[in-house]
Amino acid sequence: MDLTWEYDKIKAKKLIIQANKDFERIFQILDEIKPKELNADREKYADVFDGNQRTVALVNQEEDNSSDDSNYSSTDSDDSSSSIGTINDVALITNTHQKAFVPSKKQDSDKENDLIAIGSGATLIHKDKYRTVNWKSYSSATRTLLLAVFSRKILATHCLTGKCSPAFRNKPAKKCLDSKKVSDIIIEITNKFDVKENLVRSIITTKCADECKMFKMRQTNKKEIPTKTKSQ
Amino acid sequence: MDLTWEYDKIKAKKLIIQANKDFERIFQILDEIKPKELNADREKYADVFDGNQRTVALVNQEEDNSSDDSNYSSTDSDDSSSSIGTINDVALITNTHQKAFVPSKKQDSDKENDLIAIGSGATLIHKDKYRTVNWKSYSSATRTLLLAVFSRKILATHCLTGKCSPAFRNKPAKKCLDSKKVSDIIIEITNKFDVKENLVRSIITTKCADECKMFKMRQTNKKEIPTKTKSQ
DNA sequence: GTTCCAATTGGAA
DNA sequence: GTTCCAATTGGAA
Repeated sequence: MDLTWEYDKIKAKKLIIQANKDFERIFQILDEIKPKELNADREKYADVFDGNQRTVALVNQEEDNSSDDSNYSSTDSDDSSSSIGTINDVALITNTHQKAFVPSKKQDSDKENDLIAIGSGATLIHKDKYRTVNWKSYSSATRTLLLAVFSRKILATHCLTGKCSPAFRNKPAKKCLDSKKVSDIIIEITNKFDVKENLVRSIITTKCADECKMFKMRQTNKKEIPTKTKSQ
Repeated sequence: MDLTWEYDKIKAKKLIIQANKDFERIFQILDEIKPKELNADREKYADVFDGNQRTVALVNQEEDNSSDDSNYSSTDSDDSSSSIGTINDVALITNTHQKAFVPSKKQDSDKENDLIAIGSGATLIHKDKYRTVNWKSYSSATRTLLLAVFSRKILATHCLTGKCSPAFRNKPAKKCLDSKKVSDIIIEITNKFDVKENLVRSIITTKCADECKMFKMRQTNKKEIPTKTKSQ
């Protein structure tokens, strides 16, 4: 019985994640077909919305849809989340709601510096970078978020644990990535995708390794280029 | 308590199914009002969606259930509560349709030697071993199937590719596991779980590495034991 | 230009 | 007693 519930829980999360992806698709399509003159309005609204604009908007819209659509009412879900004893499971599903309550730390600076919170809300990235995230692939999304949160150099010189490889115990260990930021990336990804944390961590490990290779490659190129004429 | 949950579960499922139908309506409308030139993009996305088809299939199946039986809630509660019990759990995460299509090539030999086909049907394992497979975890299930198909020694001395590690190019490569059997294991696992092939392969790689360690450990133990009295 | 693959390792879980 | 973790590597994809 409990097991059944476990599977239903997983399935429910999957479906909800699928729903989120569908919303993303809808937003993409809407953006595509939207008359240009409306984009100005969009910007205005963006200012009005505090904090996690995109996510908040998404959740609100979801609730609006449900209440608009007859039976399917949001009061039902409210009831269930408050009444049921299995809190964790519900929390799992309604994470986005909690996210909406995270105090908005958006800076009121220029538009170009607009930030958006990911994960717990403690980690901020540029809105523009967030927009480029590919929400179809957890691997791609993780890598994009990594580049939004850390510089290439940091990624190249750090790793998940700060420990050296057990297979290369003589090689010096790289430094440890800011674990709070890593955690926020993982939270963001596992909220949006039906993927286990360890797989996200694995992607992060690989990304750091890849950036490390690229970093070294760039450094050797730098050393080699001066032998040729540097002027273009 | 359980009744509350049953009630909420049914309600949640209804909401999700309703949401899916709403999505379809939305997509239809969007397609209608979308400028033609954007359809090319849609085609591109189609590739991405193919990747998610397992999930989609799962959802569709659910919808089929509900439409087949007019009021899906009755089917659901019947299935989960009365007849199948734990088997229903498997049905929840597995794709029962695909499972049904796997040609059963069970041999009609003695009961003790009864074999069961996995994957494409070309690979046979003992029924008893098949029964011990834990269908809750793709990792555990993969490892059990590996031990059912290969001996510990083979696992210890072989690997997926037959190539040596790029990180240890001096070390001799292990032999290559029978790729047909490997393929059947992967097919069996990906039929039963919503997991990508690369993750199953990763588990196989790790299992071989683990068996290799254990094999070496056993060998060193064998060499050490004779110094003590071997009797018992 | 990046991402992904998989073999190896020692120790943690 | 096994499984899992993650750092490293070169090259394939």
